[in-house]
Amino acid sequence: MSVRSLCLAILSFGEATGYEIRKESTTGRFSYFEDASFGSIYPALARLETDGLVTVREEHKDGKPTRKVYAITDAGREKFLEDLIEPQAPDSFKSPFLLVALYAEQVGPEAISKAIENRRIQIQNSLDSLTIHNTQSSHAGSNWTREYGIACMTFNLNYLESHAEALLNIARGAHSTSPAVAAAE
Amino acid sequence: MSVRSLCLAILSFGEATGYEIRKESTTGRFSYFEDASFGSIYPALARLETDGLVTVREEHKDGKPTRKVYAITDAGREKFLEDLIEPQAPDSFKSPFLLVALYAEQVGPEAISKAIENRRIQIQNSLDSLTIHNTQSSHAGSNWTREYGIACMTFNLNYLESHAEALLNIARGAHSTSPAVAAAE
DNA sequence: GGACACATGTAATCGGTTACATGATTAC
DNA sequence: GTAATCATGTAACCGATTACATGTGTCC
Repeated sequence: MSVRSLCLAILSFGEATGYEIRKESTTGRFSYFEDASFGSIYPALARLETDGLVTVREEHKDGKPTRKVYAITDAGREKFLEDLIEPQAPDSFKSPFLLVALYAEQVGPEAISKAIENRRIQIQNSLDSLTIHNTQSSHAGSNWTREYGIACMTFNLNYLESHAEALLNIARGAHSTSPAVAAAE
Repeated sequence: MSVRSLCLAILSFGEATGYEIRKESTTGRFSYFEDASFGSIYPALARLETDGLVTVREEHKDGKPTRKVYAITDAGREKFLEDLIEPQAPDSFKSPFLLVALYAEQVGPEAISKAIENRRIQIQNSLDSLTIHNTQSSHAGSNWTREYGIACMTFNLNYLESHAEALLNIARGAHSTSPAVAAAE
């Protein structure tokens, strides 16, 4: 999914500024589709406008910086649905945590312990932002996907907590940190 | 994670050619870390060699194309562990499937039905390649991560199957495909 | 007085993909 | 005979990140 499509996806829920689109993409409902930075969003919006897929309106409020509020057009909606339906790329799960876990014996118990804790906090944060922010909205698709996300993350967290000790033992197994143990071998 | 690190990660399990590294990265144990293409792997290996992090050995077998077998050096191992321990990027789950689901009402029941089926097959395939290929290896880290992957994917598959109907109903709700229903409204 | 949220944009750079170029072997 | 697998590599291109540049309002 490109930043272009991401903008259309977010705008199809309502008007937004570049700044807001970025926030939606890093936290909130769109976090599991794409992360985008300002450097990619602003040029993308500009191009979408010249292509007639979105419109802009400048908002001047006294004392506040000028906002450029974008809105999707009919052509934009059509283009977005096209992109959506065409052959789906497979879902992907990229896990730096599992990579560290794979090398548990090499990195040792301290690093593993830190990695597990980081991962726990990550999942907890995602979970919090999914639960707190809108328990039951009127949009059915949002509810379904949110519940899916919550279910998977909750499972993930429980699994991690109940198997953390096993991973720590693997890390402790080969990589002795204590000189006494090393001497005894 | 860069392709460079990916190569070191795979080579730290044993020698391999560029071709084999690519296979490992798209299927098998390393599939949830990074996908890499030839166009990035070969240059990465060349640079790793000039940096002294890997060594090459050319294998000429009669009738077979020349293979360049790469092996990691001590400096390579060190560098890899360094990269591994330093502040972890968060895990990310990118889901084109959930994106379609979010717009269930717009895309309609046929597209949703197809998307669900695709996703089911995807999960099943990943699950198969994790279970079949090495039930219990001697490497503890591999076992732990494999079991983690299997657990999460199994949960995912079950959840998907038990909530597919609800999603289909959302898709049917707004987007009536039958003219009779449309007329009755 | 400083940090943080709001707000937009550009330029240098980089990492990676795609397509191209080549060629042998094996299985159907 | 043709498709698939093995095998390596380059060049054009592209999309996105990072850092830079600028400025206001608000809260502590």
